[in-house]
Amino acid sequence: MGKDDNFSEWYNDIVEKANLSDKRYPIKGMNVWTPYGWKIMRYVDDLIRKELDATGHDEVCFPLMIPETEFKKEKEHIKGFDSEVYWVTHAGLNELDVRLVIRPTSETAMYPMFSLWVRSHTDLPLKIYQLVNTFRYETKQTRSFIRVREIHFFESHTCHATEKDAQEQVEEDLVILEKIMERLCIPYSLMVRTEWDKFPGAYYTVGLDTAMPNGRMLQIGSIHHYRTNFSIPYNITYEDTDGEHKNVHQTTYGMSERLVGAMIGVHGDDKGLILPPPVAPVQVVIIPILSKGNADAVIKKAAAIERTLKDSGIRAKLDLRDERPGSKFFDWEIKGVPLRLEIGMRDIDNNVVTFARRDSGEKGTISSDDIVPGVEMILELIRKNMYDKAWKIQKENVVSVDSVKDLPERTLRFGWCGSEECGHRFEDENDLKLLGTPYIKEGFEGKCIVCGRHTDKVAYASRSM
RNA sequence: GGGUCUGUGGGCUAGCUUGGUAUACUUGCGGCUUUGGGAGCCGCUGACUCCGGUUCAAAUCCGGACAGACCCA
Repeated sequence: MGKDDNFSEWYNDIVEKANLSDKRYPIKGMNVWTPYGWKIMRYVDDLIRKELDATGHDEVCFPLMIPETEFKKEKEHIKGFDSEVYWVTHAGLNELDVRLVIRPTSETAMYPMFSLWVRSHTDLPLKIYQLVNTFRYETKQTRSFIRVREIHFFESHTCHATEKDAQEQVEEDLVILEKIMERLCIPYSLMVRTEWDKFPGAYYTVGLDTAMPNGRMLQIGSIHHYRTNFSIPYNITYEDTDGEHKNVHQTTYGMSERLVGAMIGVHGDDKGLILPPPVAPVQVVIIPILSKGNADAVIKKAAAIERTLKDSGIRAKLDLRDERPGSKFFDWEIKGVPLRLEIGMRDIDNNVVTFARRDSGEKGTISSDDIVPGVEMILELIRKNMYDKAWKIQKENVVSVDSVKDLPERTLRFGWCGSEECGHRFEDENDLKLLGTPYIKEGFEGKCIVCGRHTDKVAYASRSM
């Protein structure tokens, strides 16, 4: 099952063994969130809510269905989604005159309403978000959390008076991103997507990519600047201080359950998941080590420690199942619990608890008197270690190349003249996807990897997941 | 988009070539026993993806649907 020699198999195996999702639901790409997986997702969602709320976004919830007439207002957008939307064509026994789209994303649901909501410059900026499921008829191979047909995601949509204000929103989104990612311990790169790969209807798209152990990049989210591309067809205007009516400038931002997929892929090992403490449903598992005659005393002590940790807001769980300790260790390791505490007579006699870290395997003892600060400190060390380690891998995955001979299975960095022709040729001939050009400019002097012309542009590419 | 393969208790699997009685392990449940890295024993529950065809008889052969795995574009 090795993670490094067969990532794909390892991933599926881990998802099943850790019981994150049940793939047996009889529709391709629509899996059941089981309690453990859903708890993780919920903690991720909580983090997202917290950061968006803190930056003045308001949560809303729009209907799932969109009338065909609204859906078709922005031409590029339809072209991009036409082949992958689900349609509702009937209601009861009646065929509908206006068919309904099951949202693949919510621009076309929200923007007719934005047009009503925004009237004055004082209504701006409008910053809203929702956490919902969306549907896309994915024809490629599906995979839990990574390629699904029912997508659980957050989408934030903003309207601004000027392009500059919208650009500042993109910058704010990046700050939000950093705060979320340091909790999830997921590294990422920011790439401005190529013209042919940007979001349908966008002015530009920033793709957020995380390297998987097989060298491929997983897109975990995106930020789009729309300019007035949607506000014109949807007629979203405001009356400015000068009395003129102007179209708003818009942005969107979204990330999905791929964050869970990324956490699995980035952190897991051959023993199972390793969950970042901030989103682990069980942060600390307590295993009592019983033997004849002392069971009562050990259980009593273990329960007291569980109580103390829980009272301090730490998600602790005492495992009292009638299993042998070794068996419990394996179980919780598969499930990725970041910290394990063991309590036996030996520990009680020494007034300590034994701990074992999931990320490093390191073992030691904590004084029973300092159990809360001790556990909090170790959890934070684990989080930090996981984040640092992940960033190191993300950076090491990038290889600079200057010719198309012997391209390694990594993320490639090279010169690109920027022409669509060279871009397509590079993708087609090497079976790679251009991730784009760095959002944060990198100094570069060299030649286009395809045509050889001198260029100061640098591009990245990898095989996609 | 094109192709290859697969579908048997909750999980994994034998049986399919050559049609007739469905196997092991595991999980689950009950009991005994044990506990510092996957203990052991006894008992029990539980399955041939669906629809159609061939046949006296289909898990097995044929067709289709659905679902899954992989490869290529």
